[in-house]
Amino acid sequence: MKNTLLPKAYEPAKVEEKWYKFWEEQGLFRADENSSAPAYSIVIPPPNVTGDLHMGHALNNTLQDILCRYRRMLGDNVLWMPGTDHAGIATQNVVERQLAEEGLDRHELGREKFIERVWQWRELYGGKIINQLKRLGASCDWSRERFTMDEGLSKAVRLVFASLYHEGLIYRGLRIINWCPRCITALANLEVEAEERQGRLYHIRYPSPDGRDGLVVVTTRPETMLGDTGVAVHPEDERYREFVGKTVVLPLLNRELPVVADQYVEMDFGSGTLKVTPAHDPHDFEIGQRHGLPPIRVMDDQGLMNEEAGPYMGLDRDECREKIVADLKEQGFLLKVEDYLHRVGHCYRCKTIIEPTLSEQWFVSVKQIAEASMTAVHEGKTRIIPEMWEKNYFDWLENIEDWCISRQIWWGHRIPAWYCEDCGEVLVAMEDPEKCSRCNNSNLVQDNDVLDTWFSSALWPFSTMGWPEQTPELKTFYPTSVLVTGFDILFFWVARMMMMGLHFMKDVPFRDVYIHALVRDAEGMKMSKSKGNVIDPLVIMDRYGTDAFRFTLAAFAAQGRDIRLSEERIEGYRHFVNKIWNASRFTLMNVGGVVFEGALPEAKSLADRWMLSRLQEISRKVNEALESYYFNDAASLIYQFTWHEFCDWYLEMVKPALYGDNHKERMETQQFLLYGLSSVLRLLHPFMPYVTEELWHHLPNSEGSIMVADFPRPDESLVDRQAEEQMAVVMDVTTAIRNIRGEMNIAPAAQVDAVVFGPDHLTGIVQTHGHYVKDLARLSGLEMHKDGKRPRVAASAVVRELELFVPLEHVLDFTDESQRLQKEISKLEPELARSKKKLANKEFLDRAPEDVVSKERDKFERLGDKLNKLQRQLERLTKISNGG
RNA sequence: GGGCGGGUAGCUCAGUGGGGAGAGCAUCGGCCUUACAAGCCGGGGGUCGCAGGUUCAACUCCUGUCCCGCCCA
Repeated sequence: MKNTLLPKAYEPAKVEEKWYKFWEEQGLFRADENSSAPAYSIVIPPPNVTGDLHMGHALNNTLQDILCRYRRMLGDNVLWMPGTDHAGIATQNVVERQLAEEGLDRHELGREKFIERVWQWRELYGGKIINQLKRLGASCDWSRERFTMDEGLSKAVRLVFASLYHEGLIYRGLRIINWCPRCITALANLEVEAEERQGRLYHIRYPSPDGRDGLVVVTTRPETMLGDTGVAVHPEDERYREFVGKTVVLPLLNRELPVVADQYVEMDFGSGTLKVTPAHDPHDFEIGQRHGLPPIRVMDDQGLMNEEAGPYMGLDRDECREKIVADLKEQGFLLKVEDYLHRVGHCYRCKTIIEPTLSEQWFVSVKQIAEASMTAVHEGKTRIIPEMWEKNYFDWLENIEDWCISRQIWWGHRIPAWYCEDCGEVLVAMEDPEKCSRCNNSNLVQDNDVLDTWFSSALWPFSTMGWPEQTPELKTFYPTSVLVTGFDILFFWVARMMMMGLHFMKDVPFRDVYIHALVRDAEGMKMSKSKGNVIDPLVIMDRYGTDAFRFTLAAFAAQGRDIRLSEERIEGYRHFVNKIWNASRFTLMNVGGVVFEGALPEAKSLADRWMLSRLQEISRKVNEALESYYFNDAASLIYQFTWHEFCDWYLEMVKPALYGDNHKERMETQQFLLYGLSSVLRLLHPFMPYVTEELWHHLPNSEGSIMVADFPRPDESLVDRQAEEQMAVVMDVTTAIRNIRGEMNIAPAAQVDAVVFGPDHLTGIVQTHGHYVKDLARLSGLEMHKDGKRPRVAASAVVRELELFVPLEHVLDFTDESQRLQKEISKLEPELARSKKKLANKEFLDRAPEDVVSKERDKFERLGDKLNKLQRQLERLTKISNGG
C-alpha cells in the first residue's frame, strides 16, 4: 500500500532531482526511430555552449517540454532532439580571455593547441547549460545529444559547403563586409546591430585646386576622409553642375579628388555632396565601381590607422577622429559641427562599433534558395504561428543579400578550400586534397577561415538525425513537427534552416514554426546584464520550485505579446502548486489506500455528474489549446477548473459523503474523487512535471510514471448538461445566501434558515439538491414553496425566478438590508432600460436575427421580473420597519 | 522614411467568426470552518487611447489621429 499521508506543504527541492533521475533511468525520454506510433519531433534551438540558462531559454524550453510531454501522453513517439552549438566567436572569446589571464594569446599557442584548449574548455564547462535544462525538467532524448562540432555534423557541414560550391551557390569575392576590429573577423549583415548614438555632423571644405572655396562635404566619420578618392554630387543638382568632371583637394593629405555625378546622392541631405570612401562604405564602394574611384583601406584589422593614413598612422579610429577634427579646425577647413542622432552598427557579440571594410570573403548566394523558402510558406507546407511573423519572414527573404560565411577565427568548421601555391587553383572537396587537380603539384594551403556558426546551425534539423546518411531517424522524424523559437532568430536561424532543408532534404525542416514572446522585466525592459534587471531562472527555481516557474511562463505565453515577468507573479503560481498539493492531501486522507478495480461506476450524485461533465469540457478545451499553441489558455483553463470548480465546489460538496457512514456512497465518491484528481494531475503534468509525478506516485491506483499516463481526452458520454444546469442553480442559490450572510455580518459558525419561493422546476432542483446548499451555505433549515406568505423579518434576494429569504428575527438591521436591496435594484435598472430601448427599436426587431431578438426578450422579462420581486421585497421591508 | 505589434479594472494581461466586459495580483469587509491563512467566504472597481464611419447592434470591422515598443533602411 502506498503512502497516502502527505506532508503539509510541498517542498520542491526534495523531489525534483529524484524524479528527473527516475525519468532518465526509466528511459522515458527515449524516442524510438523504429516505432510505428505517430511521430512527433522537435529539434531544440541549440543554446550556445558558453551560455547560462536565461529567461529566454527557460520560456523556450518550457514550451517545448509542454508540447513533448503532452504528445507523449497522447501516445505519440516523441523525439525532442537536444544539443548545443559551438558558438564560434563567443566561445573563442571566452577561451581567449582565459588565456589572457595566463598571460597568453592564441597566436603564441598556435592554431592546433588553441583548438585543443577550446575542446578542453568544452569538456569542463560545456555541460553546464545542459544540466540547467535538466533542472527545468526538459524531457529531451539525451542519448541523442548533438554538438555542432561533432564528427557527424561536421561531415554534414563539409558536404553542404562542397555541394553549394560546386553548384556555384558559394563563391569567394571582394566586397565591403562588416568587420569587427575587436573580434578581428568579418560578420554577416545580420550580426550587426544598429544602435542609436549621439554623433556629430562635420561640415568640411574640400577646396578647389586653385585654392578657391571648392565643395563642402558633410560626414559623421571625418577619419574616413583619409580614404576618400572622390566626391559625388547628384546629376540634377544645379548648384554643383560646374564641378562635375573637375577635382577638389582633400585637406590634410592634399590628394586631388575627382567630382562625379551619381544618382545615389541625396540632394537635400547636408550640403548635397558626398565624400566617397570606397574601401569603407558599401554605397561608396558601389559609387567607386561606377566611376572608377579606387578603394583605399586606411585601417588595419584591429581598427588602427595604417600607412595609407600618413601622419595618422598607428592611431585608433577615435583618436584619429579627434586629431583630424583638430587639424581641420586649425587649418580652417572645418566649417561647422552639429549634433546628430544616427544609427551605428555594433558587433552583436562584443558591441564594438563595426568597421565596414573591403575584404575578400566567402559568400552564399541566397536569392535562389530564398525563393523556395518563401514558396514553402506561401503554400502552407510550413505554417508560421502567430501568422503576423510571416510578413517579417517574407520581407527579409525578399530583400535578402548574399550571406558572408567566412570568419577569421579558429574555433569552428574550417573552410574546406585549398589554394594551390603554384597555379592558384582553388580546390573544394570532401576529402582533404593531396594534389592540385590542375597542375598536379602538392603545394596546397588550406583556407585559414572557419564558417559562420549559423552555417552549421542551418543544418540542425537533419544533421542531428545523421544526414548525410539515410538514417531511420530521418525517415521517422523529418520533417520535424514544430520549431519553437523566439522571433529574434527568425532570420538568423529559421529562414536559413528552411533554405538548407529545402535544398538538401527536398522538404521543409518543420511543419509549424511557433514564434514565442520575449521575456522582459516587470517594467517591460529587455533583461540584460548591463541593466542589472536580469531575473535568474535558477534562482527562481530554487526559491519557488520549477513547477511554479514553468506554469507562470506558460500562463503568460500569450501569442504575439511579450512577457513581463516579476517574482510576484511566480509567487502567485506557487500558491497554485500548493493548492494542488493540498487538494491531493485531502483526497488521499479520505481515500486511504483503497485500490479500486474495474471501470468507473455510473455517477449518481449531482456533484459527481457535474464534476465529470465539467472535466470533459475542460479537457476538450485544453487539448484544443495545446494543439494550436495557446499555452496561456490551456494553463488558465486548468487553473480555473482546478481551483474554482474542483476545489472550491466539488471537494466541499463531497465531504459529507466522505465523512458519512453510507459505505456504498462513500466508496463511489472516493472513486470519482480519485478520478477527478488523477485527471487534474494528468492535465497539469506537461506544465508541472515534478509535483504531478510526486503526487501520482501517492495515488492508490496509479502505475508507473505519469509521463506515460493517458492525457485526458473528452468523453462525450460523460457530458451531462442537466447536471451542469442543476448545479448552476445550486451554486447561484448558495452564493446568494452566502452573500446575505456576508453583508449581514452573520458569523460563519451561526446557522440560519432559508426559505425559497418559486416555480416547481427550480424549487424542485433546490429540493432535490438542498443538502448541498444547506451544507455549503451553512443552513439549519431550507424550505421550498411555490408561493405563499413571505417571512416577516428577513433578508432577501432574487435568484433567477426564485425569491430567497433568510429570516433574521431580532438581528436584521433594516437599514442595512434596505440599502442592500436598493443597491441590487439600482444595478438592475440601467440594464433593464437598455434592454427596453433595444426592444422598442423597430430596426432591431426587423433586422437582427430571430434568436438574438428572442434572447433579448427573455432577458427583458427576466430582468423585469427580478426587479419587480426586489422592489416588492423592499416595500415589504419598509412597511415592517415602519411598524406595519 | 517603410513595416509590425500594443494602448481593456490600481498593476499585469485574456477577450481567436460583431449580439449581456473577464482573470490573476492589489484593494475593502468577514473568518484560524479538522486539505490548504501560500487559505476560505463576500464586496467594490472599467465612457475597452481619442475622433469619425459601416451596422438594427462595435472592445471586436473600416478610416483618421495621438502615445508606447520592436524590426528594417
